Amino acid sequence: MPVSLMNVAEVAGVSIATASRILAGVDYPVTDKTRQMVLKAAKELGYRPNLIARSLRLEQTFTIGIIVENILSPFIPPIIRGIQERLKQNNYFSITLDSNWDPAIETEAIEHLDMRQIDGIIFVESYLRSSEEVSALIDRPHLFVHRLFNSLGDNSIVPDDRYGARIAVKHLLELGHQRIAFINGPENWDAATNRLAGYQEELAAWGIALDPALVKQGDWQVQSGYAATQQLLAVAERPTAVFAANDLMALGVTYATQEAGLKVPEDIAVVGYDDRDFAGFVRPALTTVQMPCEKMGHVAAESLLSLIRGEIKAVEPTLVRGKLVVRQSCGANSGEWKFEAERASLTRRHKQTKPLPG
Amino acid sequence: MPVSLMNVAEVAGVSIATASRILAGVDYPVTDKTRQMVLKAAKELGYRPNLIARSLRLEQTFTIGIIVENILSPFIPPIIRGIQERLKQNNYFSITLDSNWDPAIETEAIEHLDMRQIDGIIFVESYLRSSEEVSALIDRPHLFVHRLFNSLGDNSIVPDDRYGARIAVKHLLELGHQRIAFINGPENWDAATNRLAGYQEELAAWGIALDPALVKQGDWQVQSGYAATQQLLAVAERPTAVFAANDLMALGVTYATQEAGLKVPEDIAVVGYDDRDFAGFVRPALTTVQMPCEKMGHVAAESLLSLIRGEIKAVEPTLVRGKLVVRQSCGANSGEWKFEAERASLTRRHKQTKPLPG
DNA sequence: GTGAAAGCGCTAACAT
DNA sequence: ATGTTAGCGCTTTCAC
Repeated sequence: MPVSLMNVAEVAGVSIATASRILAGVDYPVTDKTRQMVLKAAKELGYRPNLIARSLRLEQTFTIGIIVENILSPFIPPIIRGIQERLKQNNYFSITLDSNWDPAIETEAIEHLDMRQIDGIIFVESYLRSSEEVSALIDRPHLFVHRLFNSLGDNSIVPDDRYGARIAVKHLLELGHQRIAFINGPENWDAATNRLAGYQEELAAWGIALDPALVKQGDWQVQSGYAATQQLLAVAERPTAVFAANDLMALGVTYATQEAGLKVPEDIAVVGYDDRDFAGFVRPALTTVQMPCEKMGHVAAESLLSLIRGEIKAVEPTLVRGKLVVRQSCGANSGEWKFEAERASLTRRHKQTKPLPG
Repeated sequence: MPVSLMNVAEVAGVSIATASRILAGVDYPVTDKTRQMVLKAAKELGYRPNLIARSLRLEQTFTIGIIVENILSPFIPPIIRGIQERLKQNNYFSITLDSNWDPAIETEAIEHLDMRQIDGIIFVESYLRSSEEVSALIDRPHLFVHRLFNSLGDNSIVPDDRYGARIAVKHLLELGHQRIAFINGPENWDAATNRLAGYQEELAAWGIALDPALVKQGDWQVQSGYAATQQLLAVAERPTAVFAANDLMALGVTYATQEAGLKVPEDIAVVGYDDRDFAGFVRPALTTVQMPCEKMGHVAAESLLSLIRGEIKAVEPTLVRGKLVVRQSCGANSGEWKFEAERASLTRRHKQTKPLPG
């Protein structure tokens, strides 16, 4: 029933070798007449090459594996998309497996991908103990995209959190704020360490002494930003701005501020981190630093392809920067605010209209 | 370099056939001694079967394709996860392609998956014109998960939006509301049609006449819920509750209400639809109807597997129900409110601690 | 109970 | 310029 190369060759009246040479798109001298016949036969028969057979023969699948920490994490889909965009440009494909933050599942995923003969792997946060442990499990090109535990090792792509924190703080300083509080994530996370460093550096660059009373630690969740802010508002000389190490805690800052009868951004300016999807449609809309997910995906895919092609031996540690997205909560925008439309929304695509389903 | 079945057979001192029979897990009479030798050899050599070769031979890949409308759409990852959970239980895997709402890309995706010899396809919203058009492109088992254009055809899994709207309205009625407004999505979307029907049915069931002045149409975005609410607040006998056909518009309802100097839920109760991730951490936290993404994924995967195994000829149209999630905006909960932690957050997994990266 | 060998569909080295 | 054929790694029929 399925059409094979042999069928095409028969119909075209040539050998399967000739048919293959023409249809596989390899540059090989063929008469124009033969080419036409083969192409015609293939088209008529609706020939679709069997990629499984091709892969077995070529010992190359043009497919990479992506192991993600958890597909429900909001950062994962844009990273996947970034990866796939670049893969597509290079006629590569991906198969995504979910480790669910579990090293045992991650190990199984690696083994499965290896059995599938994938050409390489991108880990979007690995929960194995070290890159050596990973190398022991898989003898194919691979690299890491680290968002939270982003110590800058070899073969790793990480966000430039230090830079991100600096531009956030810089923005507040430029708006005239002098007492800028910082609510960080748990200290053993690299992302928290780096964001704190950026905060400190930027203050120092402006000659502003760091007031330890203005630095609090949360757990990345709304509630912790809320609680930290209640403490900050009780500080003798109250901060006029709060930089939260993620958008969730920034929401908490807003709620605590409002509950205290103060206004955001008039009394307290707020800047978050991540640029989560809701940042554009909460009120006040959140000024925040982008987590450059798609960009990291681009870099990861390009680097892995270079690795696969043998153009490079290892990927140099790469820092990827996100921009500051200025909305309402920092006070830089005044006047009426139009809420943003959802990023990935069909209603934004005016070209497309879904016809009646059949 | 890579270990093949031949290597294992050699080391074990048996034929390839015997090694295969033992390692492929087929039930076949073998001496226990031989079995041990083969198993030992495989383990020592670190044998990993080549799934490409196996697939070619078996003409089955134990892999299905998932074509999603857009991986950045917030509903897609949980559907994928639901699908993958069930696949995993059956030793099946998936490869996900993104059509980006484009029928041309979707067609390419189908062709690619066919060439990969996948065993079936799940379409998570198809943008091709009809299921006949899809059938003409692919001769393998397939079915559809429709969220928005969810007319209930054969081989389709859709959310029960009529039911969802009914339980939302019922909840408000039980709280004593009589004038319940409804802000719907654009009328040509099946989801909007069904939610409107549910709204009407539930009101009718309670003997409450439908007041056309209380039914508005938005475009699913925050801004439209905001604008619609401004109109609703100007209605002579103002509604005491608003049911918005999605969470985004429900946010808009809240903003317009607050801007008019009224409070949610005290003056206006609000219920949304979808249970988006932010529903638990906006303030007031949104009472809303779940879009049963994971459940739809489960049903889709199970159904496709039945189709593949030939246990059924076609999937009966299936409606999947979501529950009402009661939070703050409807007024049913009073007192202090703890913000929810993010659903997919590593910080919630206390068992897991990431050791120092290597 | 075990082995030899065919063959899945394809590409490429080697003829011609 | 085209054809013949080996072989990628595996499963399974058929023989013993």
